[in-house]
Amino acid sequence: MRHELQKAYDPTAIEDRWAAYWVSERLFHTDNADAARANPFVILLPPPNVTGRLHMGHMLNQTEMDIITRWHRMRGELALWVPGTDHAGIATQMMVERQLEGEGKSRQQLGREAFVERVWEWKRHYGGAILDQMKRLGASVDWSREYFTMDENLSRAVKEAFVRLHEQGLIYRGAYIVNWCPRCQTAISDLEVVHEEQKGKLWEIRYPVLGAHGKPEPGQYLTVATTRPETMLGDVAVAVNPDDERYKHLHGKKLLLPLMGREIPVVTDAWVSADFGTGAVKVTPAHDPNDFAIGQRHGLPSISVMDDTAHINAEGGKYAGLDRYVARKRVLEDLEAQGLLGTVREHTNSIGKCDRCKSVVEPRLSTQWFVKIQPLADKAIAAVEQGYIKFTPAQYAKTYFEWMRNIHDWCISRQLWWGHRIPAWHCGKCREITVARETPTACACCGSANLTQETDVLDTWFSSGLLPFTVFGWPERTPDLDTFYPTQLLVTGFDILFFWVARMIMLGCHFMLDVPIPDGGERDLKDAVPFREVYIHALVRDADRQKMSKTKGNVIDPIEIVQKYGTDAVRFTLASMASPGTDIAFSEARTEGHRAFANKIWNAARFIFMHVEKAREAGIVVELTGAGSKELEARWITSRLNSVADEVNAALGDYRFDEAARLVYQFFWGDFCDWYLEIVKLRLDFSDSANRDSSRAALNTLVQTFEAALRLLSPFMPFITEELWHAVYDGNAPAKSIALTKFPQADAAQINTDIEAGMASLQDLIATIRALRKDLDVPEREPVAAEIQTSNGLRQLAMANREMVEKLARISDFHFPGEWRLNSGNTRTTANFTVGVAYEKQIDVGTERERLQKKLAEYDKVLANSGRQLNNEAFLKKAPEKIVDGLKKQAAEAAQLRKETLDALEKLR
RNA sequence: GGGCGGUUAGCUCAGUUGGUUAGAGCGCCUGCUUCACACGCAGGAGGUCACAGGUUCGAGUCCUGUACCGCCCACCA
Repeated sequence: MRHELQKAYDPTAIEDRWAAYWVSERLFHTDNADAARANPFVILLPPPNVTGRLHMGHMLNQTEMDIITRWHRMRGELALWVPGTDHAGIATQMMVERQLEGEGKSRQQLGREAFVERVWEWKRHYGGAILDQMKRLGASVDWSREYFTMDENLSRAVKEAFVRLHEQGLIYRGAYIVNWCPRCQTAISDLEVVHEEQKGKLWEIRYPVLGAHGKPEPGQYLTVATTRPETMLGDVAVAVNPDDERYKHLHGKKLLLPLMGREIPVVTDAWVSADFGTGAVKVTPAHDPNDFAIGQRHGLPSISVMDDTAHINAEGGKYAGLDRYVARKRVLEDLEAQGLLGTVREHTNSIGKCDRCKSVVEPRLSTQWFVKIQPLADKAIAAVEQGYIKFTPAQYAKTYFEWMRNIHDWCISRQLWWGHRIPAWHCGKCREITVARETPTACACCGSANLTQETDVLDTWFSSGLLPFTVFGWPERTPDLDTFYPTQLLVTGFDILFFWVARMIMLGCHFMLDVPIPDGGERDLKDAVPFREVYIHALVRDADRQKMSKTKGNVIDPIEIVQKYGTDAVRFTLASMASPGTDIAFSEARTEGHRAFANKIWNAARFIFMHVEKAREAGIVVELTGAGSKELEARWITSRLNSVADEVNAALGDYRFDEAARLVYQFFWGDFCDWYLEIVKLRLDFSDSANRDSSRAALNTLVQTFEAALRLLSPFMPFITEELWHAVYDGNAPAKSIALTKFPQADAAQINTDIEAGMASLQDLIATIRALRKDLDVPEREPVAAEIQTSNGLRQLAMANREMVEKLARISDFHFPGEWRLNSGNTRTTANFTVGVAYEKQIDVGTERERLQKKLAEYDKVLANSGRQLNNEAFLKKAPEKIVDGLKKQAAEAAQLRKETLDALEKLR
């Protein structure tokens, strides 16, 4: 054993070393040949953006995955955790664009090819940062499998997936209304639009009604209401509800579109609500999804009046070239001038903003690529309905169904340069499109060689949605794919439930259904799912429950906090606060507490090593497999260890990280340190040759229990446990790492409830004497004699463990007098015993009376409560026997205590 | 407009299928440099479980409603 531990634990002294060791020793590397063992545990890291820096959310996510993965590994399963990063289309492109801006350049000036090369260069320089941070935190991942979503093989798989979906008729291209970000100059999916309530205005505009000869009828107007007046430049009709009596006379009439002078029809459509606004809606099919639908129903043309940057285009007449909001102002001014502007009302509506850059998104007619999602969603719904994928907390299944059942086709094309380019080629001759795995030489339709590749790239989530199988070699049927798919678990935040989790389920169920299972048989939905369980965790907020964000400046950098408190302490804090369903308010105070916990473990080790050394000097060598002690405290701590191991295993099985953390914390600090270590000090006298065997046995149990406790703690606190575990073996450890040893499993034969109950009684006795001493103001170091009245059982137990009671209760001696000899003011009574100490200073009568009266009130309350129930026929008849008996016992005890307390009060007079 | 979650000690949170006197950490108060640890030890104070009804022998736990907080989804101009 290494004995020269520093007095206070300093995490920085050991963590870097072990983090590097775990990587360099390739301890967590896995190959599929090892996986002959059944049920490998496989988990995929949600790939962080390659541009990212680690934040507390990542750390929570990784802590949970690491605890679970280490736990499975220590249970003897083959555990594989696959790391990687995501190319993160928009985010990365934005970052490099910003860098270029700093140099006074734009990506357009660079050109596509050079720009993409520039992004690669950036990635090569900085792309590893976030995974390096992860290495520092000790994540037990298989680094040999690290992937990047734009890697050669993954890109090929993406292409294959696209082509197959296209062949299956599940990908189509067409002009529809999409969400357009004028800053990013690309289409984005519905999910990438965040809605915000905003106070705006609802403007009423009068459209002149045209008479039979195409001339405005004097004084005749149809008034529409709109929140986006500038889009009127693209109006092609005004719609009213067919049943709206106010407008029946206008059915079939034409209107004159103000400012543009265009003739547009009045159409009737049931979608229009007579209650809202004026009951008349201007129809702009190119700039609003509802209007687009109306346009389709009525065979109306679509007129786009804005360009990619949300400036008015040539279709907007004299407003051409104006920014959309400038145009809005002009349009309103001009309408006003012409007397066509009606009432203006305050109106709150929700506007969509780009998730990335927060620009106001413009719904806009645009030609894009879409996935026909319903067939994929159907399978994804079935997989969860049939229990092939289990959500924890189960609540999230509802959210998932809700979204999946109302899903819209997925716009997967992006007008970006950084990403997987869509494998489609446009024919310059016949205008048809050829979709192919390899660059085609001729148009599939007309054979022309005049082909140009589609410039759009795919939504980032398209490629990440394929990861659970592409990381294992799909579309090839590789041994890895056979062995490791489906993965077991996905751990992630709810914020990407739809973005990523739902897409993986859809794409996994779709593509993997076609891949035979290892024995060559047909795969069913149960084994096509990308993972069998999803654990969804909370958001990490700051101590004031605010969302961490750069703009608020309340972001806690995990690496900084880790350097301050140690990785283990931060991990333990996150785990202990990770109760399902609630966000985590990250608290430094709590982290401080867990740093203290690490220090506690460290010092327990110092204590143990010190005694091991003393023993060695006396010629006693500790045996990690040797016979242990038969003393009460030894049997008790062994029993506790096994009970706790059982509970911890159960808690982790339910992903109750908080519960598991609490259990190991209380076991180690409460049971092991506060009680067992204090008691065992009595047994470690190696100078007395008469006690050699019992001292050796006590030492064996001590070291064995500590070693087991380290294994129990290891998934939560891998660094300190690794350090101390190696120290226990003093360089002769039976494995390269504690992570490769066994997690403690409960041995039922070692759990002894009698021992645990007996020990609990003694603890109660000791604590009561301590409290009594305190009340009597007995100086800490002054031993006093005690008298105890109690049952035979506890009496014998106390006699048998006389030394223990005397030491821990700080009493010189105790006996069980037939007759009470002490002044009654110096006693204290509990359900199991009355104890008194011989000390001349009397309890302060006033304080004691107050305390006793409080107790009395407590007993009265119990008596009243139990009495009410015990006198109730219905209760006696219906309640289970166990409850009734318990209540009776409790009532009897309370009555006895009440009587004794009354006596004591009497004597105080 | 739909849907979901929360409200328990000063703070942050647990509380398993309803069952005997509701727990933890931090903070607070008191005493202790006890030879592993002051990042410690020992003792203690502190809660009518948001509110109002209901079901039940029995409710922090189940049901209904109310208030407040938070989140998600949504094509009403």
